[in-house]
Amino acid sequence: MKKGDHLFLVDGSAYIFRAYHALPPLTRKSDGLPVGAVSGFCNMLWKLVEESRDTNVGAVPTHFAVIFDYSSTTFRNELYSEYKANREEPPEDLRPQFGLIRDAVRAFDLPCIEKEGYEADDLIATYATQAVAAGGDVTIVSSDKDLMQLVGPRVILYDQMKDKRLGPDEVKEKFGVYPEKMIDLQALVGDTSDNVPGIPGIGPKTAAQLLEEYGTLEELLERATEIKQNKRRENLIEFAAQARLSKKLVTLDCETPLDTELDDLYIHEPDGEKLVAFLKAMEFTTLTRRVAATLDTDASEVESAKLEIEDAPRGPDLDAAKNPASPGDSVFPATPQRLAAKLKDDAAGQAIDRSAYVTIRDIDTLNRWLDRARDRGVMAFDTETSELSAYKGHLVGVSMAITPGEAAYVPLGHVAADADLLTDPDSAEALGGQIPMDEALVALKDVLEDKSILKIGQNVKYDLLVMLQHGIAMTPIDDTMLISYALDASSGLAGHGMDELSERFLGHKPISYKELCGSGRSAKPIAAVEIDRVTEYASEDADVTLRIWQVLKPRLAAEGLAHVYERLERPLAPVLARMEQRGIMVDRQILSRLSGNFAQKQAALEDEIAKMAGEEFNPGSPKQLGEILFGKLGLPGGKKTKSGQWSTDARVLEDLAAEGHELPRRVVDWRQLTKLKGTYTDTLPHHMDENGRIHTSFSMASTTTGRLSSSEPNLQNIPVRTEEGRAIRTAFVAPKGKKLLSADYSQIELRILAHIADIPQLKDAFQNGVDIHAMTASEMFNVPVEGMEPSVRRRAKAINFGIIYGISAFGLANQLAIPREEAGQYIKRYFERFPGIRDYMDKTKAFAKKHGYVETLFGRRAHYPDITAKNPQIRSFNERAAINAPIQGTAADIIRRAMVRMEGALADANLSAMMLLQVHDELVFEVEEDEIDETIEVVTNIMEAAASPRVILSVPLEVEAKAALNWEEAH
DNA sequence: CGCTCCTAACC
DNA sequence: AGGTTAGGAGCGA
Repeated sequence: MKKGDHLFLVDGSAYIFRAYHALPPLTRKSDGLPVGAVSGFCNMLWKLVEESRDTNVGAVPTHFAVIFDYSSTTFRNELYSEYKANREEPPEDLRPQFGLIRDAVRAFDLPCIEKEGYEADDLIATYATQAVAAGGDVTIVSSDKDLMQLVGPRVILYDQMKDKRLGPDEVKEKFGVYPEKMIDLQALVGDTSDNVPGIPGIGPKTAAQLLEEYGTLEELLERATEIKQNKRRENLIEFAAQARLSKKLVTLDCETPLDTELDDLYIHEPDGEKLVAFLKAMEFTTLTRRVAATLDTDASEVESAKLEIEDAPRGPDLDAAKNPASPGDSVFPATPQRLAAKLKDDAAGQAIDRSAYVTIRDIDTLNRWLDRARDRGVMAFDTETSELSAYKGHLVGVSMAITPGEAAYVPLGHVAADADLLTDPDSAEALGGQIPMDEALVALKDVLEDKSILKIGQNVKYDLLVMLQHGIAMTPIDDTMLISYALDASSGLAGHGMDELSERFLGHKPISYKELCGSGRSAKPIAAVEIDRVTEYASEDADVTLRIWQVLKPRLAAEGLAHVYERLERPLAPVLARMEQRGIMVDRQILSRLSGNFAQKQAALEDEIAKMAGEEFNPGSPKQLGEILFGKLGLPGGKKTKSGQWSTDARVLEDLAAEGHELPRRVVDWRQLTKLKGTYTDTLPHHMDENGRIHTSFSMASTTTGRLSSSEPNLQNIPVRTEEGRAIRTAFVAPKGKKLLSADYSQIELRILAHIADIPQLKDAFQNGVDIHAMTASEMFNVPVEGMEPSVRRRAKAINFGIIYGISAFGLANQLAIPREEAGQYIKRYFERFPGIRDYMDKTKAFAKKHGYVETLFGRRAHYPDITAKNPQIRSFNERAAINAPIQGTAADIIRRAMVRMEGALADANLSAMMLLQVHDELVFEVEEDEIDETIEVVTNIMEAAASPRVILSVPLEVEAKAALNWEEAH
């Protein structure tokens, strides 16, 4: 080797893994031999050979070698036994390909270098050092950061897949230090994948900054006491030895004894026939053709090479979930519980490697992946959209995972980061290409609607809605969020978001949306984030979803919750997606008129309030209001809030008003108007689409009891109580020719209580259509129902509701504004008249304490682990919640069942009514005027029969339904 | 800018 | 008193 020569060193081992992960492992030869990695490897190598023949591109190699790791143990293991200890065995379908890849290199007529006890990196370091000493230049084909330390004026690193060349300046840009200091930087940072310890709490940024300041690792460690940050200083001192060890581990050996001399790497023209023979044997038709053309070889004249395979190939491995415990495993005999436990352990043990994820930029690759999904019959699927709202968001890309770790992202709607395509034409180029949206959707539709392929999502309603906007109706589906919710709905910290599930069940923290896109002012749309980063984020989401599914799905059957999931959760997702997509029509003019009206009254009240207070202040500030009322004006203050402030809630102000104080009365009125205006009349128009419709988002997994919730906007708390509030409901309308139909269950929770607690008087009353609160009052206070005072009935009503809420004397006293002793008396009498109620409460509490959860009539569980808390406040709270949950939850289950059946029933009756909203015990539909009567009939029947046949209630369910031009009149 | 507190709308 | 979501004030980084 001499001056002007150029050595190419290919990091073969890294190449293999990248090739393996870049291609769907399904790639097999006709005899079933897996050859995906070989194929990828040959393609990359050929591309490199072709490129280096092209004098226009850059360096032309005079010397060339492909270098492999020989074995996993090296001299580094003697220094540190844990080195690379957590490396996983290579996948089984990759193992037989290692030998073939070395054959491939020989077929290319390139030196194939490896040496026992040394890593490929050490050999690369040695050759590179020698080449530079001889005056040559070096290109190392790899993207491994461990090789950065070799970069110098004459040595560059070439990342072929990203087509990037790294010299000293690029290393500095990427890591903040020049290559000379890379070793020190790595020693500080460590490397989790290789088990190089480094120093805790120091990442690449901090390390670069410290090296900038102190020069070298040694200097830094010696002067560690000067560091200001407490934790950082302590760690540098405590883990100094660890950093020195790390340095030895990451330092490459430039003096590896070589079996092949540098000069023997001299390049020569590949032997066309030999290479073509090999490629033909591997059945790489496209590559064979290309190589034959370039090397001027007639492929038809060449016979396939004979190959020796060192390790037997095997068929496609099965999902852990499909291939449960077998004899010999510790989980045998395979109870569902043991299976679930094993799956969890397995999942937690599998590392997640984001660098293995693939970006799919052409239709052929996409089709290969989709074929993989067809082969497996299962895929995890996720969509990325321009906004967080599924209805408004535009598709930016989709990701999928076929098996754990085998995941890819398909960018579809990305834009150049800094978006000025005119002045910066390269930025469009830098995107690297995307499959045209329509073309990709056609391919995706076939799989997403294929009944034989299960699509697993996390919060799949979101993806259903996004795809629905593109005319794709995904089916069948599974949803990890809903599975988790069915298994673990609880009031505590446990949420069902993907990041939480991943940390809980996989022990892995995925990239958060915030990390990807930033937040607040610096947030950028996901479509403008670099595709490589989105690939990691989105593929990881699909990958993690698939892994979570493998852990959680078997638990459903194991824990007896399959019915809840399959009948109450999963089938509701598409129903809700369609409801959200339809939206409800709102009359903008009505809202705007109301806003104006409210504003006038509000202003008038503000004037009065200021006059009465003697000064201007913000009545919207409880703090300021408290100071005025209880400080300046010296009114008697009642309640205090948690933080010790005077309470100024409506109750307190109304009590003051009742004593003749005008100011609090005005503030109550002002507050109401402000609320109606700020939350409804001013805000709802912002949520309207171009057709005047509002699309809420229903959350299926945010309550403990099984109720839905609604947000953005919340359409489950549209005012109804006061006249002014009800006016807002008149703005919810039906389009011309249609009406809104509202159907609501009458007293459903009390009916369920009557059934569950088995209270004869309550059951009779419901069976005979008697006024339930009047009946209760009559029993409690020994007065006839006829001619009963309204206040007596009101008290009984409050008690009935209190019972459902897990009554306490404190709460009832508050509600009725009576002394606690009196409330206690009421409760006592109630229990005497309806002893079954007390039984129910005691039994429910005992059950919850024993099991940690309670159940609805349909088997849905709500968990209350804190019900055994020492703190009586916390314990009592959990007891009340546990008493309420079966009642509220059963009602929620019943309306869910009605909703799941509703669309089919309407279709069977040839009715075009569309279900739009659910408000806990009410369903709202949009109905053609000439179909109203029939629709009421169907809707009422479905709702009233919704508990059957699973649960036969001993009280009838009654539904009131009415249609009108707007929601206020229909209700 | 993001969090907590307070209040209030619904069933 | 059970289950929610939302908006404004106020506070601290």
